[in-house]
Amino acid sequence: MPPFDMGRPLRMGAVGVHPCGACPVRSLTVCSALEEEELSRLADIVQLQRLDSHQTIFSEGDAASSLFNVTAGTVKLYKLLPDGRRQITGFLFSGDFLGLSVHDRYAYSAETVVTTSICRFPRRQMDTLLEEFPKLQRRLFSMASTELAAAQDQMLLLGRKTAREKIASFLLGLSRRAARRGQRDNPVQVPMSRSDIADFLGLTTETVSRTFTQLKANGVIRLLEGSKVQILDEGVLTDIAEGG
Amino acid sequence: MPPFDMGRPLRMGAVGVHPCGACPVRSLTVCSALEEEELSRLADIVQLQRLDSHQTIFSEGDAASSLFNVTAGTVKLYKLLPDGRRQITGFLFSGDFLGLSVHDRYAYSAETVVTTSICRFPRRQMDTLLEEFPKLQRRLFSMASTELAAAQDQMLLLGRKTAREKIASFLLGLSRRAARRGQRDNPVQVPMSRSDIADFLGLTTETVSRTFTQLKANGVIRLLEGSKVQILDEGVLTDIAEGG
DNA sequence: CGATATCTTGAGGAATCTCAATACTAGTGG
DNA sequence: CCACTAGTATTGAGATTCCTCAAGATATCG
Repeated sequence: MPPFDMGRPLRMGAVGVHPCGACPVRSLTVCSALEEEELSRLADIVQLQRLDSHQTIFSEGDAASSLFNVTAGTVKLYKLLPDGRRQITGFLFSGDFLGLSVHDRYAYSAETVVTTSICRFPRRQMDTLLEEFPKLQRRLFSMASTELAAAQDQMLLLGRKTAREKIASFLLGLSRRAARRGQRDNPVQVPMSRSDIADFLGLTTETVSRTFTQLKANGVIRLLEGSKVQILDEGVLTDIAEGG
Repeated sequence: MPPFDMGRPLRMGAVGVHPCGACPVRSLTVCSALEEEELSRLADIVQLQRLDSHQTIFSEGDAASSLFNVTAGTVKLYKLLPDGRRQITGFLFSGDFLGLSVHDRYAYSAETVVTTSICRFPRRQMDTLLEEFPKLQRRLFSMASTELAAAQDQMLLLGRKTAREKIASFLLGLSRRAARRGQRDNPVQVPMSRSDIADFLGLTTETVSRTFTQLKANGVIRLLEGSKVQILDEGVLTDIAEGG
């Protein structure tokens, strides 16, 4: 069954005013590269989609038929080992894109964490626009470079940081990204489960939980209602994250 | 004989052949995107360099003034924590490029592992060529995408694989990349130290050494002279790498 | 308000790390 | 050509972090 059964795609180009022009997260996305006029070309091929939480967007190995932009919500990307061990390679929020592929196959699976809105760009048509608008191509390249840098940070975290340092880095990362999106950075929303956090940081849920408790006991953070975390001492948290 | 005599760019007008035209690893590199004519434009800005082993190419935080292509040898990329803990984020061989940056700073350090030849492209001039040759831009993007996929594989390895699985994956990866370069894939050259391998796999040198010994005892590999490793049973090694 | 999933806490165990000693290798100078 | 040195690799023993298994607490959702 196709992964897109759950939402109803709206083709927006047909409607008078295209949605991209009014997109609240445009400046964060790949679309920020384009002017009003070019933007309408994107709008012609985009499909907006609203997905419930825990819905698969695509799976590792699927034919990479689309690129996506997250406009609201949270998405996780992950890879699996044959025995079920899972590594979450990234969490995506509004403004982030996904769907880059090698050899026309997705190299990872993508799933919503909470109710999420995405823009879907069919790959073939997107390729045409990329040729037509070098600015778009450069913007995509720039975002891929940023992602690559983030991946290298995450390798440092996975290979060399302790559980405590991992959790501290994770919380700071969430907080900083929220700030960049213009969202509240403290207390910071932590929409994903302990199990997702564990699979992102190379830990178990139990260790994640214990480490949160420990940081709480140390007066560095507070766990609030609605899966929010308040950072009580950002300096200390930063020191912890860096191994201080 | 090394592919090029190093020191300064060769003039191509005089002989009618520029160094890029004769580059033995061109098909592997970013340069494969270009035709003879365009290639000469690249050749105009390239500087060839030959470096001894354990030489720094650039350091994390340096102004990102150049892009590089490895044409021979081995390079390691790494990040450090303030207390000296190190994560090697990748090893590069002939054909691989390095030097992508975010905010005009290198996000990692680069150092030769053995005697190595590189092509250096000043960033400003490279940017001009990228605008002029969209093919080059696309090729760079494609290579960055491939690198991103490799980074995700490495995250899975770092976060979720055992020491044994890590070493098996590492050896298979080296072997496959050697094959892609048209080099001998079995026995495979392992030019980096145990300590480098450890910092790449998120282990200690002792654990790397013990795991090699263990795989040897199991009859899966043999350690040969000249830092080569013979894979005796690729099927078994693959199974181990995947957690089988 | 009860059912179910998620989260937290506890106790014991295992993989890997740390510290230490020994063996090997490659390069250097006699 | 060999002996010496310095670096690198291997092996060993004990420590430690994190994991596994298990139970209880809390939150979420119909």
